[in-house]
Amino acid sequence: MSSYLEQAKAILEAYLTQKGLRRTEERYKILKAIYEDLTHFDADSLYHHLLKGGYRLSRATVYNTLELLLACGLIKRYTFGEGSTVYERSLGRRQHDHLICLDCGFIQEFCDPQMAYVVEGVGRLFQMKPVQHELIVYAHCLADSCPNRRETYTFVQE
Amino acid sequence: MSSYLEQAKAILEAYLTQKGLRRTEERYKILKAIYEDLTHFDADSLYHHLLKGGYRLSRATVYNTLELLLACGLIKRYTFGEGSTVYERSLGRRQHDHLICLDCGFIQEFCDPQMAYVVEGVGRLFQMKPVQHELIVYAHCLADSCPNRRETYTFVQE
DNA sequence: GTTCCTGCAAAGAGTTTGCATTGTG
DNA sequence: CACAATGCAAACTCTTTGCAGGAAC
Repeated sequence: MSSYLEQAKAILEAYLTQKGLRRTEERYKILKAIYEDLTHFDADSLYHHLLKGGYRLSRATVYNTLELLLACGLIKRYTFGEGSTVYERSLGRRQHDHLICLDCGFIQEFCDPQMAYVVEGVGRLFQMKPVQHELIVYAHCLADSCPNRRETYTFVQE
Repeated sequence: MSSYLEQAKAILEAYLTQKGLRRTEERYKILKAIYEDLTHFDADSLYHHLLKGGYRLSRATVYNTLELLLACGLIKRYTFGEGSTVYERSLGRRQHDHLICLDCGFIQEFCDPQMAYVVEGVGRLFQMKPVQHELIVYAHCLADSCPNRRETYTFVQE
């Protein structure tokens, strides 16, 4: 059984072939970083993560590649809080929603099966076909000393 | 029984008094536009709406005032889709969520009582105190010819 | 060799900030 | 008449774009 990174590579290659696009080192490096090192990240933290790893590339390539990976379904993009954009890998992950700590920015993923009914119900009510939903719950830690460190959205444990 | 605009004015005045801030014409004009003319809007459409109404003011004032109205709870801010910021008035409106047409950008508000249970449940599970949630359902119109016009987010009927 | 992709730097959208001027209290 | 708020323009952040050089096929 192959790793998610290997599966992701296979999907990316299939997509590139189908579209007549090229296998560049940048695309593989970025995919690897996303599938091995990062959970919730933005374009800039991905860019700096690669630089820190000793790999030189430009921001434009990061943005281009994120669009590419979105197009072939290997990552998802969210917008949290005051409009900050956050990406995460999608392979091997079931649909889930996000609980965000207002004190420290900690992101907790969760999955509530009731959401499927809510989404289906609203689609039926308004004669529309839901294709996706995003639920974000903003909350405070109950512990007075919030245990979660305030960091960037990179490297958040699950 | 007074209108929501009048109630909103009263709340704004109380807030200004309490904080030692000033009653400027701009603040009242902006509040009036939000409570009388707009439903879902962004900073720029509010700015242009006021200009079209023959009232001169600067973008900086619009942004400042939106922050002020957020602070006293008279409006809410959301981020939809690719990070577009949308405001709406909050007075006289129950908690609701949004169903967004991917074809035309139409925003339908809805309210599902099940959401309260979902939010409460996730808070209990992770020992956090939820203060707010945002659910956005992205969908397609079932009618082949999407009946909703593609426009800006201003003046969306409810 | 053709075309795609990258890197760079400049442009763009949306928002914020600094500072002089205006106007409320 | 003090100091908060406005207007203006510049700055700022995040993202996109144009173009020349370089790499994949």
